[in-house]
Amino acid sequence: MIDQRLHVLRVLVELGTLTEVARRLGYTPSAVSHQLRSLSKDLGMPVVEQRGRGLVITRAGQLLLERSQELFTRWEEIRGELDGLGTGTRRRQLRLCGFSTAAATLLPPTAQRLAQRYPDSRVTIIEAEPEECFDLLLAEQADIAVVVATDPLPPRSDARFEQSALFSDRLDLLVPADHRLATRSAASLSEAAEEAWILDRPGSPYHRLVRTACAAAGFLPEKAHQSREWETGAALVSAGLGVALIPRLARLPEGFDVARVPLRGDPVPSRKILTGIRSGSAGQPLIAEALEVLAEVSAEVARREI
Amino acid sequence: MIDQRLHVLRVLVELGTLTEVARRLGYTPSAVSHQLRSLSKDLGMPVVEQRGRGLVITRAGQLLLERSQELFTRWEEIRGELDGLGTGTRRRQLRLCGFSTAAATLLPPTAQRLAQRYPDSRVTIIEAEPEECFDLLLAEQADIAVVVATDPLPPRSDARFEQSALFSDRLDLLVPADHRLATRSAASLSEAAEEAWILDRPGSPYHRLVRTACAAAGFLPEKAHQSREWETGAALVSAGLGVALIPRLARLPEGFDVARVPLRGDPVPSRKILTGIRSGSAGQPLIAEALEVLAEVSAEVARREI
DNA sequence: CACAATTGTGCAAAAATATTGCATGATCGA
DNA sequence: TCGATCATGCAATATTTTTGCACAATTGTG
Repeated sequence: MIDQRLHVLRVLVELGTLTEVARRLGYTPSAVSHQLRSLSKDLGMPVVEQRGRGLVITRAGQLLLERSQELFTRWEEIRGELDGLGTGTRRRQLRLCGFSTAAATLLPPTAQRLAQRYPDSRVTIIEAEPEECFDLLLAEQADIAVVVATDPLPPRSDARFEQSALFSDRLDLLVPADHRLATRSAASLSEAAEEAWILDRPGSPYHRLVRTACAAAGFLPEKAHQSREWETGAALVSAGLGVALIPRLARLPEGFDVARVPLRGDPVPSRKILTGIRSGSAGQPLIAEALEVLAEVSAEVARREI
Repeated sequence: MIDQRLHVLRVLVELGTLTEVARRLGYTPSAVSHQLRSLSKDLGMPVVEQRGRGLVITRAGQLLLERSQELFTRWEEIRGELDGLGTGTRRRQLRLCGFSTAAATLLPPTAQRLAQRYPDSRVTIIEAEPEECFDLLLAEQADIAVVVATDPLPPRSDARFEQSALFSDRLDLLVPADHRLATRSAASLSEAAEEAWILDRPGSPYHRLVRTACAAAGFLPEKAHQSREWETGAALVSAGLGVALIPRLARLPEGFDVARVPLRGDPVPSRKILTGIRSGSAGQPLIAEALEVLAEVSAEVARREI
């Protein structure tokens, strides 16, 4: 309902290059270029200008975007009120996106339950990197994002989104099956201070998360190996090459000689899972319902996994 | 920037019939019909329904319009901020509309002065009935309306418009040149209580205005004749058939044997002239400037005419 | 320092949308 | 009952948007 070209400009600022916008929005670069020009023409002032081989938003474009954020938000709200009216067909399509673990653990039961309650709704799951999740929200290719709080995300105050805590995913210590801590029903993170550690790649969000958790427990983990996937990490641990921290939500394949040891501490080492939506869209019945179901599912999963 | 179809719906509510909307907006009825249908389809619920041979807005449509009024307002404000930025071409077209007297007296000097200050601006004057003026604002075919307060206007609280008092147009008593009051420098309205009165047609805004003024002076005017145009009224008065009340702003052709007698009283009999703009548009430099110039011109005219 | 990769633009052609013209059905008022 | 008014539907048409290249500018790499 808000001019499509404003939306394009918004995504441009998010993604940086016109080509990327075209890719994401399913247009050709020419089309995006033309839209921006046409917007500039209508406003009587350029909204972007060429800088090097890229585009840079002008002061006017920035002002336009800042001010029109409210338009986007209000429209989502109106959309919700309209749907809430009950008359006619409410939105029936819902697209959930989340990082891999969420997409595997939280999202399928949510989709299933929603499909039961609203047989005519079509729930889609999109697996995407946490950063990309917000791009997807903005590009209106997803309606709800489930992400890990530690990632480089838009700040909570970003007016384009509403973020809220979903639940806290506790971290377990993953040790070889014959490790001295393997049979313990719980351990403190500091007990593993002297171990060789298997971490994610330096600079990655999970790497930072683990280092932060260790720092809180009073030590710096000695990095022995790097792994990106839980499975690789488990294999390394299984081979006796070190220990690792693994979120409880992450399921491991069978057949590794490893033990998960729950951690205690205050606060308990954990990663925070958030939901994100476009500002204003919380009023749309299907989205509101989905957020509730997500919370239910999260609570159940958390209970089951303890 | 706000969806064109929302605008069409808005004008439909104002004008009542689809055909009228088409006429006003310069479309064919088919096009308007199609737009409304397409809007309904996108929202998943009908915004209008057929009732008799006309269209009636649905509950959903009403809600939509109420809520989206803020979108229209905000957009006008943003538009103004953008223009105020100075970069690029600001709005250069300005359309003033007003009822006949205003269009003849106030608007031309305003247009002239604006054209001097902003040589690249194109100022257009549209003469229209006061009621129609607001339709023109809504249909974005005029930017500023100058109307008489007494007419059946949208209430001051109508969120679609911002109205503000421009000035007070004093009413003079028009009497034959040989009338006992003709040479008086001022008179009280009650002194004409026993005269035969020349009024506008019953039910017309000006008829009501005059009756109200007389009522405030403590009498009911005895209606002798009816005239719609000032010129006709002056001719009747000139012929000795009665007296009339005429706004000072209204210029009369030469050659009538009549005298204008200023009225005193508390309050002085007068009609209030208002300006109206679309909500939010006050921030647009050209509109703001035009409102100022209008006030200047009004003040000068008022001073000159006293 | 040349070269390959990447980025945005421009323009004619193609595709998608919006609009018209006219025929039709429904309703209202005389 | 008839004529006037109103909205709709559909095929034809006009308009707008999008694509498909070819091209120019910039970056950074080997």
